[in-house]
Amino acid sequence: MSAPVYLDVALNLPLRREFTYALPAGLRAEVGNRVLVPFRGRRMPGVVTAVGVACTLAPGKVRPIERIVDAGTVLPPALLVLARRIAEEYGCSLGEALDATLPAAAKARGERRIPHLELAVTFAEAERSWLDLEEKAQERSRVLRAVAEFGAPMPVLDVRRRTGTSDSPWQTLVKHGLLRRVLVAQRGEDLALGTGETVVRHELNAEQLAAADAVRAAVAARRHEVFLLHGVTGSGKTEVYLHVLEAVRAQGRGAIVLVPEISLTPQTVGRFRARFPDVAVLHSGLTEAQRGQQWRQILSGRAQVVVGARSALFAPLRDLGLIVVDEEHEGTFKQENTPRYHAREMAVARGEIESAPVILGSATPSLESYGRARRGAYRLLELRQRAGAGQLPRIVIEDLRVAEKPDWVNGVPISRTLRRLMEERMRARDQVILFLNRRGFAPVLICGKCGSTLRCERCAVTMTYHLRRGRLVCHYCCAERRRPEMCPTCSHPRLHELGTGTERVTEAVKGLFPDRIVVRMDADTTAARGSHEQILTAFRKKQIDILVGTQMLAKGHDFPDVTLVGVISADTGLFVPDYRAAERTFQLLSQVAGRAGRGDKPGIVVFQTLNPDNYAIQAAARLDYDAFVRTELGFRRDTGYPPYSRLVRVLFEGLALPTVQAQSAEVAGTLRDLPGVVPLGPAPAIQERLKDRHRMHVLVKCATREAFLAAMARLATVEDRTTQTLRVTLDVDPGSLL
DNA sequence: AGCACGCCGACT
DNA sequence: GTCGGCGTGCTC
Repeated sequence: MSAPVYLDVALNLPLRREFTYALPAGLRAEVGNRVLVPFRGRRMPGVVTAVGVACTLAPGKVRPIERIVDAGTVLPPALLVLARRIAEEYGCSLGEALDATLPAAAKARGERRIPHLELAVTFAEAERSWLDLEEKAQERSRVLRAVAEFGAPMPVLDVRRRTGTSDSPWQTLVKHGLLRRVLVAQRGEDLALGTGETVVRHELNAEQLAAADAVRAAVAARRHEVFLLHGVTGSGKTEVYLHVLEAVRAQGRGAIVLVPEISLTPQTVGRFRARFPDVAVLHSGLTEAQRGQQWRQILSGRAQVVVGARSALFAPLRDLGLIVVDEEHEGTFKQENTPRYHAREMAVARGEIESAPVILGSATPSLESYGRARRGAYRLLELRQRAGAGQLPRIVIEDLRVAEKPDWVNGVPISRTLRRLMEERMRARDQVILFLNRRGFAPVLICGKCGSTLRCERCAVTMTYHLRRGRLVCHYCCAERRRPEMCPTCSHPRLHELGTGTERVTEAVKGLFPDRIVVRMDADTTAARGSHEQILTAFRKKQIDILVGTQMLAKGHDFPDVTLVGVISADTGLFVPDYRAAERTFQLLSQVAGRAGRGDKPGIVVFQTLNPDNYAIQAAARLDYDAFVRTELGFRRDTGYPPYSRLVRVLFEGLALPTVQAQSAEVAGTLRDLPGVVPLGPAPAIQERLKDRHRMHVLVKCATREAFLAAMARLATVEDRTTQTLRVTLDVDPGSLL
């Protein structure tokens, strides 16, 4: 009879330590095994992090593990190291970090069935009910309407997100027999290769070849090195990835290609599948069974190239030869809930752990990556020429400050230049995209007499006027109210619509071109299932002449007959109090500009602005990344923002302002004596009140790695300050300061 | 996180 | 007198 063996097990709980369990005689366990353990009277999944540890617990306290799950599919050691790194870097528990690295199938058993809501009555009856509920039960009314308009069973999570409500409104609706809760098996969309996809292997031009050679040398040497591939739109970055991947595959090694969720289309995947037979795809549309299957395929070595969004970073490849992060500047690589890791940063970490080179590719690299390239930590590879025949668009800046009366069309600034170009395009039967990153008709209703604005009662923001609905909507909490007849403050009858949203632009353009098809594409017109694709398809088929939309049409799609893109206001977002406002504006404008003239016809882009001299707008108009980055880096250096520091945000949210103030002040105080650490605030968050909750944050600038680690040590337990009345969140390298 | 324990305020 | 909101502590 030998001495009992003890294991350390990490659990997916916000507890920053592991728990010791006994291994029952006859069972064998190794580090990386997934196990089920008894915990507080319930069974919990966990991961073995150490075997053969000493047990210092009272003998009666330690319990045996229940069983080993899925033996044979052990988490590779590199991923355990990566999880440790995430826990340390982002201040979460090891168990939480490990949870992100595992496919859902390994955690739960069986096919997942997702709760959906569908109408239990006819659409007409539902409509009657939601109108009836509008006054007395606003949230229920919104929920009912959202489900009815979706036109199919709608996932409960989406219902909640779209309506900004909790569970109780829909539960009541179910109780009253208006909605039905149904379980729908998660549909596994297969991102199979699009049929008829012709795949040409392009020869590389000199620049591409130089870039590919540099990375291939690192691949051959099994050397970790980070390459920042800066290539203008159309310069053929993907072709470079593909050529390097060939070298990786020729060595019999595997690779991960991370793309933003939005780019993960059949076309994208098709490009990789056509060149490599063993591509696995990991994305959120897979069922858990499918994801588990992909995971095992990768683990067994049958799939060696993994293409996917954020979580594909954790693909359990045996011999990793390369990681590619495409569109590395995209904010969606930052996970917005625990573990709040940045996939780009952790891709670099994984490359380091596994001695694999990493390519970060972008037309507009993040300042963080570019800063490191400048410091020599990353190697900069530039593609300055367009690879194919496509030409760069011509970009004009229209100064709205000189715009006089005739340039305003029903309250929408449409300069003479833009109007003339639109008329030309309409005559030539070309298509036009108008871009404005703001939904609704007007963001503000203001009283013509006392100047007060209509604000959301629960959030510290103005409510946006939506014309079609005749209602005011809070864009943060989704609350709605009817447009009042008169000013609620002074009873003056005239309320002015201030500012412009996509709805107002659409109305104005319809007025200008009454015989043309003008369609709006934003979150409001794409609520119904499939409507997003419907609009894009109709546009591609030229059933739409002018498409007016938000951000959602800035990315990816190629429309060969679009020869004019007008940005109604390039200034939206330029002056939000976020240190990245200029960077975001530059990236967005660059991306929007890329929508024009993708075919063989030359394109024109018009940026309308009240700030024609602003460096971000100027640089975007000249397609001059270098100029932008030079100026922006100067500002960042002067103010000590990233990449010249590391930012940590501690957010405090609660109903009682004094508690929020006191707690945030106390936390800021604990950081004041650390060298290289500058706690800013506490200050009200940009959204200082949301759903009645007061929000304050402390932004911590950390000048060095040492300062960052010291600050994180102090902040290790801040989230434990969370109570029922106060929520505290720690966010390292925050993606947004809202 | 989730659950028990135990503390004070306001109700049948 | 109790019910219950809410802070505190603990989990192998």
